[in-house]
Amino acid sequence: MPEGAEGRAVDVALPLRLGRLTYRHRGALVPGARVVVPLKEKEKIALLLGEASSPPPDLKEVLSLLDKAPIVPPRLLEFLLWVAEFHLAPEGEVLKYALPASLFRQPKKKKLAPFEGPLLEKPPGSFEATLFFAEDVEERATFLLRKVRETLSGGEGGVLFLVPDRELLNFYRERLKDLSPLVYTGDLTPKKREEAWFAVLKGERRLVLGTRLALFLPFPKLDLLVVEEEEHHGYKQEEGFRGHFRDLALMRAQTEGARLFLSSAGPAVKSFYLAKRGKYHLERANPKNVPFTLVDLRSQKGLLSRKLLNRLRKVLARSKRALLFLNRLGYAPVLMCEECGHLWVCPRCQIPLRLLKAEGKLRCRICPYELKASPLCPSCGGGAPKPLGTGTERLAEILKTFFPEARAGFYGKPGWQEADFIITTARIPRFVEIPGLSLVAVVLADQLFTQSSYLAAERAYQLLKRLSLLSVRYPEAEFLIQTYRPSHHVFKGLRWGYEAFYQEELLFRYQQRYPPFGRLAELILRPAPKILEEVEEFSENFLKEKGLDYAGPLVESPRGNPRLFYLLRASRSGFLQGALRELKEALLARFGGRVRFVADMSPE
DNA sequence: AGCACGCCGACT
DNA sequence: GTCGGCGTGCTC
Repeated sequence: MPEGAEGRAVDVALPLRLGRLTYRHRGALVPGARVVVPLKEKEKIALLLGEASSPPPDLKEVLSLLDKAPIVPPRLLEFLLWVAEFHLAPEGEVLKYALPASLFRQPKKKKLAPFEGPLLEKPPGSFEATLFFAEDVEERATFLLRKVRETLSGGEGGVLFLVPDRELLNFYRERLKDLSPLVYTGDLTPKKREEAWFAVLKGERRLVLGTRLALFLPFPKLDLLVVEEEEHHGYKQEEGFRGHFRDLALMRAQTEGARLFLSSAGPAVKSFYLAKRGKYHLERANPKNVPFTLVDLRSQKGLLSRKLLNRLRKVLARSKRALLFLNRLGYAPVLMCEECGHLWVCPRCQIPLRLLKAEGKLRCRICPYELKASPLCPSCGGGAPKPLGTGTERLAEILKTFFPEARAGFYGKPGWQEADFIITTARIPRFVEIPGLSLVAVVLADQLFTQSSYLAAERAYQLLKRLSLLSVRYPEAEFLIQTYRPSHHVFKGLRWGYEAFYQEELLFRYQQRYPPFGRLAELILRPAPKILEEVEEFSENFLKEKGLDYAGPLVESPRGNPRLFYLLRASRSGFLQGALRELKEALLARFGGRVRFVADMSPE
């Protein structure tokens, strides 16, 4: 609609799980500025996106234009809209996550402060991406900090340094102290987030250290974007729109014309592949291969091999300490009746309940369901429930039988710092100090390979690598791994270097058509309970007709609210995108708002 | 976000 | 019987 006495039709978005809405607007067209609009008899603050492409009739009017200049610069707005489109998410959903909530709230007493501008946005620089691969975090820090300093002193644009978690944030906060970075994380108060937003927008702060949502800050110009530990799953967002911020960072760097550094201790196979294919420059520090002892459990009985028992004996004899890694909580993952074969399962999720002996409970590992452990079988009334498999709790019990004099503790639980044997799951910090550590033992590596994600091997490699590097920090420490599959390529990687692992893993990905050779998407549908069967039939028909390769649906119904999960696979990403978009529209046409549609374009 | 509608547990 | 809990559907 052209501008005239009636004004023009414009699209706006509110920070809600809601797509764009269209209004009539007589004022100036300032995309990225806030406007006040009527919504259901109330006044709301929204973000002006731009002119509407196909305006419906009977529009309400924009009440006023709030800001003189955009609070979201044009390139950032373009990026945000792309993020929404890419994830098949409503614009408002992305907005809600990206911008401080306080920017859309009417202050209680005083009048709302408009942003006066001016808009400082500068022309983009030239995009360039590098994968920097160094096992040692100190080595990465040195390299990355040099890049940060060079960029800050060499240009006028901003530097954004992303970390995946709190621990690494603290590490880099310390290293960057003299450059006094703006620290931006999800747990800042809305007011603090707003202050930070404007400080960046006005060019007052050029260096930001933050977690993933800092990726949306409004730099007038961005020169350098660092994604430290790009392989870390902390970059994967699982609520709201589902996205991978490593991949989003690539897109942001492209739209901003920034230099991107993906920094890694053991790259995601996908990242290394892209680097090998020339999409990124590759900078590889000298590999650090840590010697280790591999124990073949097939020739042993029980979980504690002779070798491990010997080493533990030695640890005790020399008054040293051991870290025992077992990635399984509780006493046993499965409880079964030996008389009738009854299996204790979660009534909601239909998966075996885990036995927590000390608490006297059985608990589901997916949902919060729990059950008091009873000595009798509910099925046959017999008294022979048998725990199958070994968790950390049972490991402590077994250790006690071999070493009655030793103190065993669980990492993070009271008393662990005095323990001779420290038992831990994967949740072990990077920078943990364990004085006197002389053995790091992985009790059962196989659990790492059997996790259902296609990334299982990659994650196993990364975790074992991290443990190996932990062990070298203690000069006398030995690194020992027990497994039933000693020929697994993860061990080749640990012995000969990442590349040895990568070669074989890439072959597996190729054969199974997993990324980087195919694209996966997870589709999550949440129909109203009544129409569950109808929706299931409709979506399956659709997927079949489209010729999509899919698995599912997996149906879960926590508290009677059904969710359908499908895993889709295709060789071309455009095909998946298009099909999902069509399905979304078809579902909307058929069922209206009674089905919620969520697409995860990078499921793990 | 708010506001309205709708279906299952304790009560003046 | 009803009051009201939250789950969910809608907003140009």
